[in-house]
Amino acid sequence: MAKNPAKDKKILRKGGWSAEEDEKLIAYISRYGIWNWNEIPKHAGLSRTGKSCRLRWLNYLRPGIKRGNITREEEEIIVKLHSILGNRWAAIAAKLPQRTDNEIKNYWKTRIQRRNRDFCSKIEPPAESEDKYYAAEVKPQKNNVSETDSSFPNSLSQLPETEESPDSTTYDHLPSF
DNA sequence: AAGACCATCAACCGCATTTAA
DNA sequence: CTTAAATGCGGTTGATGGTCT
Repeated sequence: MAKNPAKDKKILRKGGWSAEEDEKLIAYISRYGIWNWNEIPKHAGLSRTGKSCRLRWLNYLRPGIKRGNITREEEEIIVKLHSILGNRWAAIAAKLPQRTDNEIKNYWKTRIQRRNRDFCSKIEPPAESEDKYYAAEVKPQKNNVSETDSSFPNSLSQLPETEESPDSTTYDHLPSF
């Protein structure tokens, strides 16, 4: 033990992020970019793991991110991609550049999966009925948005062709890294 | 009105993969 | 080539707010 551990090792914070922490992380990344997640919190004055900072940035602070109010069109895309890709949330998120894998995963688990399960437990579904059920479904939520929207994409061919470039357009204000 | 229950979402954890030394 | 560190991913948990009884 060459070093004084109490001095060397700050207590790392866990749990929810404060506005002040958010500001620090945004300010640091805006100025210096992302170069090493493990080092960033030290230099940014944050008592967080690099992992925690990365997650916060990717899922919440990243510019151009859109949270909440997943549209029916987006939901349609998620359902279709999930049927193709399975639980590969990052791959699904790559097709919806403004959405994070975490959000899509949460959305799937809490809304879509539950709905499918409820449906299956109530009614014996005819083999191909899930799509019909899905299409006919109207979310029983208060903040229903555009329920009458009938402009679903009919196929994956209408998805944006953004295989691997989710955010390249949103970092304009940052240094290149 | 109040407590129980449920749904949602942010964040953590562990493991796998990739990269650098 | 090997090993360790860094990063990425998916599953899971815990806090919170809303709804139900």
